[in-house]
Amino acid sequence: MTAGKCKRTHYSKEITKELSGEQVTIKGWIHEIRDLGGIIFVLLRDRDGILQITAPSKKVSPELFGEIRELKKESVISIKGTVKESPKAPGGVEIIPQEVELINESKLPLPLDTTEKVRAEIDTRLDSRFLDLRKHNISSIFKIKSRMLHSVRVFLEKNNFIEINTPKLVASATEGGTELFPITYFEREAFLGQSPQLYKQIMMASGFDQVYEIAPIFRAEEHDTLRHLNEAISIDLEAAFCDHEDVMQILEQMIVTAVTDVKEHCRSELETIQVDLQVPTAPFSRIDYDDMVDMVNSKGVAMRHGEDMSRAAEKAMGEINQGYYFITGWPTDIKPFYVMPGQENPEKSCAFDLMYRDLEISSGAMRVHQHDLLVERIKKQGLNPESFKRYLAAFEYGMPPHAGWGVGAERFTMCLTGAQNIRETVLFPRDRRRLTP
RNA sequence: GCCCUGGUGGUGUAGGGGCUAUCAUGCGGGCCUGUCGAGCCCGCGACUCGGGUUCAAAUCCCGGCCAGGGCGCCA
Repeated sequence: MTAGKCKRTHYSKEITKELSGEQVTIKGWIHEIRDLGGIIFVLLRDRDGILQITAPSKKVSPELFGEIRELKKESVISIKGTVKESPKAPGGVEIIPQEVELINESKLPLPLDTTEKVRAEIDTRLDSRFLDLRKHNISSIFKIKSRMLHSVRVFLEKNNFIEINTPKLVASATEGGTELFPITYFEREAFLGQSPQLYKQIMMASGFDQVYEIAPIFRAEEHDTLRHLNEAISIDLEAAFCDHEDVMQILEQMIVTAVTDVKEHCRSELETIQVDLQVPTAPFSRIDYDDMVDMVNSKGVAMRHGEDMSRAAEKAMGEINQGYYFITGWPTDIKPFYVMPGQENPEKSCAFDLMYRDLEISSGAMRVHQHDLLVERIKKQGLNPESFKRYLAAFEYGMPPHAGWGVGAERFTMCLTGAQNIRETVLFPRDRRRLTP
């Protein structure tokens, strides 16, 4: 087995009619073979596209013709040949082969149909994800996700945010709220991090006053829906000397920038998945929690003031609001201890959610920066301040006011790609049942 | 964790007490020099597992496992 005798000279999408007459070497997988007897068409697929190799029996040697006839679907091959302009070929160009090298054969039959004549279920697809990803409509989602993360980084760097890395192995299970995955840390119990929240706040006391982190978060909830994962990527941000309104502006600008950038740089991917991406305009509308409750009730969905949103409430809001919008002024009681209560009315907090239709893609807030108030809030939520000793220490030696948020990278990818199942936006998703591959 | 639905060739499906188990795709073989969802001919390949009812179970009943959908949970 070899990596192929000749070096690749072009990817499939680089083969245009301007190259007519030139000799090229392309490498990839056999998407399909159509053997018509006296002429064989081989469709070769690589990262970027599919290119037709045309072998007429009268134009190639009998040996080569025989070799081509023996090729099987999804085997890896290298083809050296001449570019030929042809109106009859898909895309107007094809390759007339001179040399074909079978680099590695594929086992048959395939666990799923890469040409999509027969659609496979998501469970079947995830079991053979490497094959599933050979389909361009699937790989497009990940090219878009990659571009989104790239533009998020560029945007945040331009705005003087510093990328940090916080630990994912943590000692405390006392943050409250979500279930954590317990692990063994030498002779002690530890947990996988649910969020970098406490660490990015500690960083506010370090002088790094604008930080972000893009990293996995782990939640041991037994949820089983199309929008939850047990391992996800969170885009987290924290900024000092800022309030919630300041970071909401950063957030909406980042969303607009990322959507614009994806629309511009992922044209062919968006076309492949048939998505007409709409760029939102900032500022996004701000809907007060109390008005949101009224809107939900007006849709015939029961919701009392002071409650968190049910799924039905989210759907009702999704019907009323088509694009991105904020929900602000959340009751302090249903938000975490580190959320700053409102100045005028402490019952209403400085927390916000960013929604896209019926999907929550981010939540954030101005944080409590006063040590004593924070201790009080921890106690009020039924938690023990003693377990937050190392966190609280950062608030005793000059903590500036600060605010921040976290965006679910997969949920944002759903907004960009129209994916209905969050599993579509993760290469190897981890959910209630799936731990492999 | 709760509710609903389902599990049939490699993949996607039809059927729903006794069938040679349907169709498509696939795979193997044959024909074919412009295919592009290629076409035509021949062939191959399956009832989730365990128990029960019955002369007879893929089909009905019970349980397990797995999956799909909805909800809950999600600081």
